[in-house]
Amino acid sequence: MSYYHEGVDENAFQDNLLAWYRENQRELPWRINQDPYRVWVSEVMLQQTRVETVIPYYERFMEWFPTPEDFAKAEEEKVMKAWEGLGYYSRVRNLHTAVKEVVESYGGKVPDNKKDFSSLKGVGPYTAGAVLSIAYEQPEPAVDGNVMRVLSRVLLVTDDISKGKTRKQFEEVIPTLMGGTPPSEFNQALMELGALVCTPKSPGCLLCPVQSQCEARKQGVQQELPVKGKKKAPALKEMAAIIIKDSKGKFLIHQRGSKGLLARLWEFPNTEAEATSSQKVDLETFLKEEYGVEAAAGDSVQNVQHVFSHLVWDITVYEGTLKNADEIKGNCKWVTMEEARKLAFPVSHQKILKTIEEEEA
DNA sequence: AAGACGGGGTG
DNA sequence: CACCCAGTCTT
Repeated sequence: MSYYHEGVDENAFQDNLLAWYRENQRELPWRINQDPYRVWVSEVMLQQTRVETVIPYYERFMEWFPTPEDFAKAEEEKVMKAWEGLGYYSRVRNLHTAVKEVVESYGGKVPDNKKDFSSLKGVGPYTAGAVLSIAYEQPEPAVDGNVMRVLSRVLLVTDDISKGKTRKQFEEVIPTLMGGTPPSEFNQALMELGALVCTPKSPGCLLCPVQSQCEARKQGVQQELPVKGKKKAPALKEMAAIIIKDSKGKFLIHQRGSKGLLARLWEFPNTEAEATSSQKVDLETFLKEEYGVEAAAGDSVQNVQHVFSHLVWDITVYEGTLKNADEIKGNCKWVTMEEARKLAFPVSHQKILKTIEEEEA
């Protein structure tokens, strides 16, 4: 790694950073204490997710599941509902598995050593370092995107931060930079600086407490850092979905499998089908073969465009007429709107749910 | 080492 | 529209 570590005055860096953090840190619900469970939940929610988005989810999660024991015994439906709309749903399935293990194998106490804590589902190098430092005051690095951006500028690191190797190099530099400062404050200060001042587009160098320790600032290249490889464009998937109601006004929904995209979430029956081909016939064949449901696809009533990080769904939604569902199979069920509201749907299918709700109103 | 895995906010 | 966000797991 090419960095100018020897060029940075560590004592001045620590003093300036911590003084700034003590004055400028935000009041956040997971900062009211250092309870390891609360810190852990916040760190998982915050993965790839903005603070403002997380706050309401976090508050509700802590109302529903105040302790590891409460969460461990929760039903899967409620666990998924707690995460509905947050994305990256494997986070909550892994967290549930991990907290159950904490209750069963560690007496409900979150492990305070790296080996045990890191072995839990969904706990990677960042989360391990964050919880051990923030909740247990251990001098572990917690290197996230904010920290890499700040340090790539302060230390003038030009390596690609999307590479795993680069993150490890930053982790090796942290102990020296952290020195004898309180680990919880130091790590959070670095992240807070990245979130509030040392931002991606136009960093607020004039307001920055460590601008005189920043190599990129000295050379005027802060805008060019960090270096990050480009992502490829998401692939397009054309889908057809259908709304089918039975004689009692209940509609048919399906639960996705336990692996892959949107695992364990509920959805309207749908299949990949190019809009140029006959989507209606594809849908009818799919329903009969996969769910044992005979129905006729009628007019299209809605079009849903949904963008994921790696693909785009273009869903044409049809209205269906039920003919026969005596031999229903697959993970399907008929639900009322009230029942559906207790289940977790991906945002793309919440849009379809909304259409039905408006029709019924 | 690269790709899968969500959703929303920003310039 | 492109990029980013308190990353981890699988292949």
